[in-house]
Amino acid sequence: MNKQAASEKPYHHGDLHEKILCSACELLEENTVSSLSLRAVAKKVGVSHTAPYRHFKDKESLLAGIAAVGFDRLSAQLADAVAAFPDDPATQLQEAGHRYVQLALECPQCTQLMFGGILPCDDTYPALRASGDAAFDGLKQIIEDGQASGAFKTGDIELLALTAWSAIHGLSLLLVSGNLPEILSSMIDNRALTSAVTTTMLEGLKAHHSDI
Amino acid sequence: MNKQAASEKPYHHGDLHEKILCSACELLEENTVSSLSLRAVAKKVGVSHTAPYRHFKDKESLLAGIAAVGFDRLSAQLADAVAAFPDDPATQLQEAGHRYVQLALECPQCTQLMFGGILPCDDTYPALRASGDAAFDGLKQIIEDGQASGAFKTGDIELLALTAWSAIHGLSLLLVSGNLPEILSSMIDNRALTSAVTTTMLEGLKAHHSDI
DNA sequence: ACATCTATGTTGCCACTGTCAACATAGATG
DNA sequence: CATCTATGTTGACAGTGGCAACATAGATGT
Repeated sequence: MNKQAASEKPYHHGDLHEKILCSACELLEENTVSSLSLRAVAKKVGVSHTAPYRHFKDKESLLAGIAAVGFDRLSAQLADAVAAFPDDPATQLQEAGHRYVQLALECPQCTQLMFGGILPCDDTYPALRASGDAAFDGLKQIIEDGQASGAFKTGDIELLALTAWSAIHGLSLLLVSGNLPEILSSMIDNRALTSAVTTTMLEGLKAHHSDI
Repeated sequence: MNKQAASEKPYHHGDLHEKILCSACELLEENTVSSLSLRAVAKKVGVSHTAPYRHFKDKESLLAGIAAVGFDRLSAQLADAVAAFPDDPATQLQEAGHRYVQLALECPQCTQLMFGGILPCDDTYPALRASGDAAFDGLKQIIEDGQASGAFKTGDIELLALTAWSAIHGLSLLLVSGNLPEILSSMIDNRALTSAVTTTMLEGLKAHHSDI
């Protein structure tokens, strides 16, 4: 039988590629991304410290695999947000923001890995690039629908999507990195913070029919 | 004579504390923040590999010092933006956004260090904490002035400041980390991107006197 | 069935890192 | 002049990523 093209089941071990990726994800969130060691992953899986090199060229390559999974999860969250409020782009966008922030808070280290400039975003890791672009495309789609239905103001879709993304992304990273001043990080719960940001941001995105 | 309380001039070397910090800043931008090594800094300054330990408890402690400098630079930029457009909070905010992004692009690795969750943001490094809070205070002041003059909508100052900060911060980190899709990162120059984001964000912040 | 090949996993090693302990020195203090 | 303390050096340690050499087991060809 031909070996399965995509799934690449390894021979000796059950599915080392998958197990390594999985264990690495778990270990990642137990500490900082910079403190994640290939050797610790190998030990956790129960293989020698160089076994991962048969499945990942590099430590960086393993990290890229984790990050790609993260982007896929993000895309899925965006899709869910859209599905939850059909034909209501404004609410879709707000819900997407909530899920973006929530996901970031659930796996902060993975978020740092995805957006912390640790990995090259060029074509070094095509799968990573593809997953990242797919997530942005999901966001763009919301904007596009909103423009089509007249809910959002007209203008370059990429730029409007960037604006929405920036606001939510900025909030997420500020929360994850802990850079918010005490007043904000202690006083209010995160959902309220997110609502505040997305609401004001939506205000700027909406089509204002009244002349100012 | 009493030794100078704050400046802490070292004895043997000219001013090792300062020289280490300075050289570390330079080396930082030559590579990734995670690839910055204490030993490389020591070698660049021309001292033994443990000399830095007489001036910084840790590697982390040195990084905290660099980050604090970064926050101070950020505060200065905000202050300049305010000074450049007196009595015009909206333009102040836009200018502050430009400077925020520009600074991030000039020293991307320092930005990652400041906001990448590498350093603890609790009271481990009071100077760092103070510098960070000062920067946020500068931003808050702009919002406060804008509310007072009726340019911005009313509401919790902290939350409005957070919104503005999030948008600009998100854009900066997306630029620095290279996570923007090709269309955006190649097609347009960064100043245009920043303008697009700040303009829409300002739209949401402004006081709309017309009922929608 | 047998030999061979290739994908997988292991052992041992290397340079490098952060950090500690022991030692050295020089300027300040008595 | 003796001593103290702040500063700087040397040498060691464990941990890291990664390479080379070796081992093995399933697949393949005859």
